[in-house]
Amino acid sequence: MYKVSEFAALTGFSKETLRYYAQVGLLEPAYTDPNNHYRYYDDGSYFLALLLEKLRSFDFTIQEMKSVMGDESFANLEELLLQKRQRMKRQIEELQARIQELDVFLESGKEDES
Amino acid sequence: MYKVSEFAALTGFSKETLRYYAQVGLLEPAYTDPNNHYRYYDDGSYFLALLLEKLRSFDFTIQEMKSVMGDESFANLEELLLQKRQRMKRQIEELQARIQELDVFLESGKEDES
DNA sequence: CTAAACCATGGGGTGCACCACATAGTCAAG
DNA sequence: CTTGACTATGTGGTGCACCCCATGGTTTAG
Repeated sequence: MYKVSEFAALTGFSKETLRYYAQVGLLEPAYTDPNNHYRYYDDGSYFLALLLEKLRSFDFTIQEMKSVMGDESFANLEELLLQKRQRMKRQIEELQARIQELDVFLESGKEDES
Repeated sequence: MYKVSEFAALTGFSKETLRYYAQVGLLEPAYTDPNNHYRYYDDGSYFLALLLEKLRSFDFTIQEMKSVMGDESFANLEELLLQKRQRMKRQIEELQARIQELDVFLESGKEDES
């Protein structure tokens, strides 16, 4: 059982981030002392934290991470990752479309000059 | 000279947006009555508003739009648009890199199962 | 037992690009 | 001149993902 500062050092998450994640139900402490409300994390929490770091590096939002953490078995992990992949591809397509429009605008500017 | 509501109808910007743009110095009224502080826009403002709508459709941020509106001659308009284009391409590349990492992670998951 | 180190809570603040609302002043039509 | 339509100002709120701080309770080492 680690307390926040230990666990923060262990995972790289700040204490505030850990509190926030507990609040929003993303990463709940393994145990909370009912007397002083101290939050304690264990090795299970550590495993989850590693996954969260991974997801965060992929730019998952909190909501997206929650959907991943939602099914404890992680049976749908691959499916959810693939969905995220799809959303990212769509983002790329939108950016490309906007670049296209920008190019059209740039072209029209050149014609006006000639 | 148009007052806000007129100009809002004309441009499609809401009154609040116009007030906001005036505040941040993005689109200042052509004239402001010193007595009642009423903001008046003219046809020059209208031209600028058209450009702003265009830029907004390209997902320019306020800061980026300000840099465009900064040089009144628009001598560097094309240059600034090209810079934005570059930033968008970089965004795409970042997304693609993240997709790559995601794919690596997905692959490693498959290996573990076998 | 005491002092330093730790902890939780609540609240405010960040940046972005606005929206909404209450209040109060002002203008324009009849 | 009155009334309804318009206006400005200030303030607060939105969503995201946190950070920071003051306050006060708790734990732990010596």
